[in-house]
Amino acid sequence: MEDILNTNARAILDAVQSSQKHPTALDVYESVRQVRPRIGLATVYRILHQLSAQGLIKEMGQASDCSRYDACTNRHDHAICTECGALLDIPLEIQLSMEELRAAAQATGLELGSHEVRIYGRCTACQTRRNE
Amino acid sequence: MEDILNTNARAILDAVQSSQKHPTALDVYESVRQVRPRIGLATVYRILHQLSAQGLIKEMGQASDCSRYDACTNRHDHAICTECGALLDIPLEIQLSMEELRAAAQATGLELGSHEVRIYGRCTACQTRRNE
DNA sequence: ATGGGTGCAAATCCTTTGCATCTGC
DNA sequence: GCAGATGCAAAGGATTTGCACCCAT
Repeated sequence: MEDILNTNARAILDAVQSSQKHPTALDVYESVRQVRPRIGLATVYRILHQLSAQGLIKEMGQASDCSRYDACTNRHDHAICTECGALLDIPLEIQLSMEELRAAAQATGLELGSHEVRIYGRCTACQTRRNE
Repeated sequence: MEDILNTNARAILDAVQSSQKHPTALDVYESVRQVRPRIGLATVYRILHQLSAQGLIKEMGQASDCSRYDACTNRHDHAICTECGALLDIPLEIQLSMEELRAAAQATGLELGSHEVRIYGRCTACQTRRNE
């Protein structure tokens, strides 16, 4: 089913999936460029949107300066640095009651799709930096 | 303690607090303009940053196109429309285990500040629109 | 007179769009 | 030859910055 993807799309999906972090469009662009040097940034944006519309990747609203993309489409939570905007996956599961989520969705009229927990604070790097 | 705020800051804080929704910088600008017609957009941005640095309001990463501000500084969760970017407060509390949050923070090295649950899906308006 | 706060305009950054070209069929 | 995909450059929108000015001290 993924054979729908053309060469560029495939390369971009690979780039997002192989990235250790949550790459920005520019990160993806630079990474893909090594494989397809003539690709344009606009194409990267176009294809990132398509992939996320198809659910193959997730676009996460801006935590700091610009959008980041996530290759991991199954549920997981995030830790976000309020100082530098770093975005980290939380490697363990935070329990949520499905009951409550459904109730929350109903209360707001939302047709429940996905959900996540976000924790905010200063990351290790920023803690060090501040204490200098 | 809030007397530190000058007239513009006070007007901006009021604007954010009296807004029913989560206003964008532009929303705030337009609202404040009715009281202080000569204020500039840049000043609004500058003061919004200050207020949020002081913890009097919260700046929430871009859910869709631009940053929104939240006057409610105590913990609450959000419902976000994946189609139009609407951002709604969830009027009920979703339980989270502090244990798990602390563990998550520790696992990522984050100095735990705040946290929120986000649920994503289509809002009522977008559900209607789609079914036309 | 001095310094911080402010308005205005220009600059910046991320993202999208227009359009002519290229590609595979 | 056509339709869709793409590169490039220009446009767009949000936010920031530079700078001269103004006000309160």
